[in-house]
Amino acid sequence: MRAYKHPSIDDVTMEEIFHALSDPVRLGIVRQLHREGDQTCSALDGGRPKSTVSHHFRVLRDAGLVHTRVEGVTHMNALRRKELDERFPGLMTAVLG
Amino acid sequence: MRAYKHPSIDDVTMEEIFHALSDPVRLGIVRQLHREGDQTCSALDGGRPKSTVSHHFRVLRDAGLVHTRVEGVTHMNALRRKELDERFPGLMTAVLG
DNA sequence: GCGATAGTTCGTAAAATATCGAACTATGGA
DNA sequence: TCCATAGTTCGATATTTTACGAACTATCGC
Repeated sequence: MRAYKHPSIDDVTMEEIFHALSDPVRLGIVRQLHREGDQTCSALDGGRPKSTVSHHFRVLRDAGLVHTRVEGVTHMNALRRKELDERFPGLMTAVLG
Repeated sequence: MRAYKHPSIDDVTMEEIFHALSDPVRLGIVRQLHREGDQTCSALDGGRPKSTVSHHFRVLRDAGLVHTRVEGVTHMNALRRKELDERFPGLMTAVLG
């Protein structure tokens, strides 16, 4: 994997965001990213198998919630907070507050 | 059916709300209730079979988003907007805005 | 080049969800 | 009481989602 595909923020839909956040694992990841800032996948796996975690990150990326960048041998994840705030004002504040 | 069971607002979780709203039919129902005010189930069925619509209303009620009251032969649905606003400030505004 | 580490992808099995027809229930009105 | 209307419940099927092991890929350091 050389680079990840992330949807343009304009293509992100609320429906997909809700779907992504309807899973407790993913909601937990998003909240932890908010509280603690950017983190690698393994810092967020909660002891789950890698393939499971990888799946959840894919859903979060596809939904437009998380941006993943490759940093050497690790992959660093960030909430797309600023873009999301512009696209859906107040949503992430309500979700994370 | 004599009366519906609705969860106490304190038992409502964001996770369940997200699950309920992750379906396009249900998100549509919630938005229409917001735009047009209380409505019967059949006014919100969008041509779908009754059993399908009934299922979606059950999910919306169980998630704490919608309150249904019996009015004669029809069942009237209302967004639990005020309660939701107190429980999750800003959430419904973001969802509906 | 050779490990070691971090994650992805694939295949599959299990669980949850959506959809719909058919039968049922409750209410109001003729 | 009988009928029509509004909606629920049941049962079956099809689709989606989750979870996880195994095999694979990419990068770093030696």
